Amino acid sequence: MRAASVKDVADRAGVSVGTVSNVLNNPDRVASATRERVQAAIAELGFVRNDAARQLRAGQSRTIGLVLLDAANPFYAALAAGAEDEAAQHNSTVLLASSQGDPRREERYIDLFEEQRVQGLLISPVGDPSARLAQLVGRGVPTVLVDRDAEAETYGSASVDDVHGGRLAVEHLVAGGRRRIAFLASDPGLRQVADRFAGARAAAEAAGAELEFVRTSGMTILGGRAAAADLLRRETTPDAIFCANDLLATGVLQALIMDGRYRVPEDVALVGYDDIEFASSAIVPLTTVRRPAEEMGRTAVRMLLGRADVEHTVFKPELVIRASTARETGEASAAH
Amino acid sequence: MRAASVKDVADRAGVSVGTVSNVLNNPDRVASATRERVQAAIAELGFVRNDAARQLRAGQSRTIGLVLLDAANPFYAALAAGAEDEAAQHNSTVLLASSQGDPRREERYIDLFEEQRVQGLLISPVGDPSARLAQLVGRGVPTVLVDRDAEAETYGSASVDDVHGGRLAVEHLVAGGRRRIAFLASDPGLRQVADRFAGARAAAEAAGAELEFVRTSGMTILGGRAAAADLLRRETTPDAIFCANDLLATGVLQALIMDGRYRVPEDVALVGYDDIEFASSAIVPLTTVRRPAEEMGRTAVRMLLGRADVEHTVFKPELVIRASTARETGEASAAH
DNA sequence: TTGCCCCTTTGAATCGTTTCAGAAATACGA
DNA sequence: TCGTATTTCTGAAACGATTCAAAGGGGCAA
Repeated sequence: MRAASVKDVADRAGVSVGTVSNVLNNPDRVASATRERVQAAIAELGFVRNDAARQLRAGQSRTIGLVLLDAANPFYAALAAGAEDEAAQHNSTVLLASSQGDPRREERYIDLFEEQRVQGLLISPVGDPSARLAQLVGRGVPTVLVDRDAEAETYGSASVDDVHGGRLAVEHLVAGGRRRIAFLASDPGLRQVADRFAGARAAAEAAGAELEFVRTSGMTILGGRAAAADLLRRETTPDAIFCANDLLATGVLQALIMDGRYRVPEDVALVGYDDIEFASSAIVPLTTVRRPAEEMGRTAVRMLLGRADVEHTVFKPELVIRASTARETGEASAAH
Repeated sequence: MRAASVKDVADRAGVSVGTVSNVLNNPDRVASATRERVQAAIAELGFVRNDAARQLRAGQSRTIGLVLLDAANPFYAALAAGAEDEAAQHNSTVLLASSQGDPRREERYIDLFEEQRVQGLLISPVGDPSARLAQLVGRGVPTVLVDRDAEAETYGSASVDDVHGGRLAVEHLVAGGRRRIAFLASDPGLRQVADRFAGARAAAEAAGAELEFVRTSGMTILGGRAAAADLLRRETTPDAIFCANDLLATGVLQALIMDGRYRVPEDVALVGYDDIEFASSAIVPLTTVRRPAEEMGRTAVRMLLGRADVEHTVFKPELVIRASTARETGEASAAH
């Protein structure tokens, strides 16, 4: 049995297709008696509007595409939740796609969304915004980069002042008397990493503290754990570790606890980045640089729909101080 | 400027629209010289196929809708990754939507996907499969429940034998000499929870061990931590805790460590469920009941596309033994 | 009764693709 | 050279919604 169409509904209700369409889209233009009759017919036939046909004629969809670097990362998950929420308020819907850091997959999803003529595209690109993306914008698809600032005028963007974030973290550490600081991240070439490190370096230099870039195998818990284990094998260990995200910091914390020789925060202070949900519930609650993930998602959607008047929104990160950098705590220590 | 259509491409290349369509869909039916001419025209005009029109005519899309309970839960994230992968191999694409446990949101997404005439729907429903879902199936939309077995013949399903999983966990605990076991979960009314508990109880009774259902506020780290803190305030504490998922177990572990009086696993053994990525990297690596998240996602997609000949696939969970239930370990203990 | 206005309803045209029956071109054997 | 297969190409019809100019009909004042 073929799915019911407006034509079927119209026949059943004894009206024309135009009227059915109006019941669907402009209910107040239809006399209430007619409207009810049509609605009854819709219910009886189990009519479901064919979105393809609607879109073909209307020329625009009510769907926003969101391509994420990694849907499993709590930060991006939160960002997506914010975007969905905001979109819902504007009667749009967000469809998620996870590129898993794979450029080909990213491209597949961009293609798909463009063919679907989405209202707009939100994307945290794998590498530098690709030619494919520029093309998209050239064809008039509203595009907003999230968690990435756009150099050019090409894209809108909703990002965070990561230089400031890096500075905040290290200023806090030196204010607590720390002098030998390790900065942990995977690839110094990544924009976000580079910015955070630049801010950190500025603060360290201003205070005359040491700052060393320590490379990890990935921005994950395991990466943090492995890098920290290496660090602890040295003769002189840092008295503070600043991680480029909370997953890394979680791994470092685990390595410190397993090692057992150093207390957090007494012997080593630890700062993360993002303030993901798990940061506050770590064994030693993590001091971290908070980025407003949900708000970033919301804003990006608002920009896309043209309700925000700025082309680039840059959020100020803020320092959230917790036990992992406290100066005098017996309780919050992880080892004895 | 209007986006280029097949008509435009056809004019430019000096062929008919039918030929352009063939270049797009049946390239081998077109002479190579012609094909190249058309492809050149496509590139010059920046033609992008309008998916709405294609779908309208073809009647089917190449998109699979996946509605998840909580995209932020690593288990579901992994399941989604598996589904995406499998779909890609069949030239389909998965679009994710997160219901966040909200039935209205779930319904919105079901509506959207039905209007989009998706190839099929994968869903981990919020409550019991709703009337809305039955309707969907009645209209011929292939639907597969994930992480939920389907009683009726209505839906396909890819699930796990949770009774068996519960039994495995408790059998392991009693074999290790544990006698007072607490089972932690949020809502005993949830199917998954009920099954796991039933299996646990069977094993406990067979061994003559005590088993108590302890209710948590939610299936999260915080929920586990709070419930464990309560438990530790009692006079007699359990010598083993079995959690309905790894997030709960992580929370319990944290509470035990902060409390400091009990060692894991010497004084209290701990078992989780799911084997999420973080389980092996917890402070005390977690013994847990592994569910093949990725494989479940893959299988669900395969069933949807009719490549699997079974209507219901039930996976056997397996026990992964790690330090949190070891019998003789000095090293892996969390407190000293 | 007539004329005018406003509220409803109508239905053909339209969006951009795919499909498919048949035309055109080409190849090939006799 | 002719007839027949085979390959390639054509273009109108169809998919199912929305749109919009125009028609229908009721109410009301003159």
